[in-house]
Amino acid sequence: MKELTKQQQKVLTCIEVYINKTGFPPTRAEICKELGFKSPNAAEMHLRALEKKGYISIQSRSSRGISIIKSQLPLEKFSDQMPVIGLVAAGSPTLAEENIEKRISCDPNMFREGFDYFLKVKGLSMIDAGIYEDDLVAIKKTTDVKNGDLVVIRIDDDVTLKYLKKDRHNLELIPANKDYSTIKIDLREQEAVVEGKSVGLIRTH
Amino acid sequence: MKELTKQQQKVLTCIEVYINKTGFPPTRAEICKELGFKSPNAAEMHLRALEKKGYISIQSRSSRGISIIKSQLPLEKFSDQMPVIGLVAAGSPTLAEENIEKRISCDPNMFREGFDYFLKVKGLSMIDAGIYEDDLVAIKKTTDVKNGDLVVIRIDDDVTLKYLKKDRHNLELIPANKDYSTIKIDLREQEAVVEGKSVGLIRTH
DNA sequence: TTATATACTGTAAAAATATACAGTATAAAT
DNA sequence: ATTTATACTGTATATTTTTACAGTATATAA
Repeated sequence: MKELTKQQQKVLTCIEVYINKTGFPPTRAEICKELGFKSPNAAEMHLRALEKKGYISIQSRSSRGISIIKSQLPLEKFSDQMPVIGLVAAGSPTLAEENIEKRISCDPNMFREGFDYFLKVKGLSMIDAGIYEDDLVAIKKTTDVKNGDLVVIRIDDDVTLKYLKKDRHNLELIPANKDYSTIKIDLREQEAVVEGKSVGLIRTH
Repeated sequence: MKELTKQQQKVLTCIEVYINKTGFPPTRAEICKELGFKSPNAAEMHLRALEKKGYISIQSRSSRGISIIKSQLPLEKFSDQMPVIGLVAAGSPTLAEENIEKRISCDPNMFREGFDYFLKVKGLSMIDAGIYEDDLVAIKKTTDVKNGDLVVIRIDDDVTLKYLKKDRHNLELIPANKDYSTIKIDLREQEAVVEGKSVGLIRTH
């Protein structure tokens, strides 16, 4: 499979994004509109090149007759690619690309509730809840949490996964390991943000 | 979502099959050719009905502008539907339909190794391995197991999940809970079949 | 008996689309 | 200095495609 030029890659990605969005491939004119070309022939030439290099096939004289042979996009065919974020001692678990360790293809609805990302567990503070180092905890982004929920909390730039107990001004973050102690936070003195809650867990043996 | 007539179902399936084959939706004329209609209006009318009933959407004045909203085809696109089998005290974990509690759509390759089904855990015998009641353990059917593997073993009609230790004639099935004791089996006296081994786990919180 | 829904045929025209041809511009290779 | 490849603009046209309109036939419900 030959290498693609930068423009050819752009065109291929554009086609795939269009298909993902609409369910059918774009016309030459639509590719032009998307990429700012002013002549349908610009798209046509890139399509021919992509076909010659084996990335697509074109059914001639058919509108939108483009099939993707070799995809540029991370394969979202089987299911969604859910991001895995390392629970590093310092730093917030944002979905920014640089924090994503990898992606796992799975159904976002495989647990009772949907979820937004996996958090890779560091440390043993939740071991008595059956949560081990390197387990992937499925996190749903929400601030709607109840006492007893397993929550992701950010304190300054520290992110932690603990059981929650709260009242008006106080948060207690309770570990599930007798060697660790509960963290108590007075919200009038210290900021703490609920990033989300755990809705499930996966582990690779 | 309203019910489809027989012909509407035919048309919807025809569209989906066409998309699977070519990567783009068919034109009215192509639907007609496929189903033996002689007028493009036959296809058009079915498409309108399918849109009104919410099974497809049609982008007007666009060629092949059909998107599938509700699929007729068994959805093998997004992921496989992996069966969940209850680990009942008695009875073998076969994939026979009557043993399948439900199915979970997920990627069969979401763990390091592929797997064949989920086993729903009963009891607390593996709790110190972080495996709780109602956890779903991903099982790969294999007899190729090593000491220390977490295996599914059938003894007569009893199925159990334990750590394995074996030598020539003896099997030890070791629980991860100090309140349970190791099961020792002399293979010359008693039959025991390795059904598979665990390659991962999922839990819904 | 008369609607009403389903299921088409057949035709036609407007609009969308693919695609050929004639150019221009630029950077890299020979 | 000249070719070669990449990357386009701009125009035109044949073909494909959507889509409207006018009918026909049949079964089912009111």
